[in-house]
Amino acid sequence: MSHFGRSGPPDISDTYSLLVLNITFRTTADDLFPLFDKYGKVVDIFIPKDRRTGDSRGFAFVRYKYADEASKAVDRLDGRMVDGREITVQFAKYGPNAERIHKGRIIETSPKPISSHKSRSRSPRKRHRDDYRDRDYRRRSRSRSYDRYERDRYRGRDRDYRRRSRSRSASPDYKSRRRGRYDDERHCRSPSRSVDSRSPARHSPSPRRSPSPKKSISPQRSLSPRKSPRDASPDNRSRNGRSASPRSVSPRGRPDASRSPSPRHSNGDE
DNA sequence: GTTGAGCGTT
Repeated sequence: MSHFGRSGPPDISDTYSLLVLNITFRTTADDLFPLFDKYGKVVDIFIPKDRRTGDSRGFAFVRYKYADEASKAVDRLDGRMVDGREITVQFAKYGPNAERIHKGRIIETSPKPISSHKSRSRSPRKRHRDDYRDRDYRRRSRSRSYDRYERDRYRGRDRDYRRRSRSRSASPDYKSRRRGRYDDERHCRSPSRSVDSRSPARHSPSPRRSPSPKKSISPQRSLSPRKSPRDASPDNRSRNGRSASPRSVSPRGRPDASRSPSPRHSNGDE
């Protein structure tokens, strides 16, 4: 359909990339081309697609030949209704042409012309982005959905990387967070755990791995809840007279503490 | 059939 991106990234040396957000998931490059081409010379349009589903991710990159045209497109197309949705057009920041960007501040991709008109395009967008407190809930909501299948295939590394990048800009403590994430990942990939998980998988059932220590108590009351009262605590019943659950009933004592340290005893006995 | 923060490919 779209002749864009048929041979990968063309010549980005003299192009200015615009990031188009909030586009519909069915909007294609061909749909954006006429729109953006009206305001300048569009050399390429790229819409990142999902690796798994191959569907659009909801944003696109439009490359202009000249910065002034790009800025004009930003000013004119930002907030434009496309396919029933208001798109967001802004200069790309983390793209392959980041070499032109200096610490988040665009050098060449952001000439003076837009400096004056930029306010207009940024105002509406900012209001929708920063003022929305539901962002957290929305983000998490989607995160869960993504994790669902990402964990099955990609471990969600790609998404994490991008999310962290954004956080880094706002928070210099990214180091702390990054370390935490790293630690978490490492912990998850712990060899001991991996081996442990795999070992019992084909070697023997897993129900024995974790409940090992608890097993002492579990089988005892689970296997023979009736046998215990009359076999293990005849004295208790005698003392209470008519206790329905001698082991469970403890008015003042601490049966839990007493039973805890002596699970092996019962087990060994049995 | 769905979703809605965000920054990209041969």
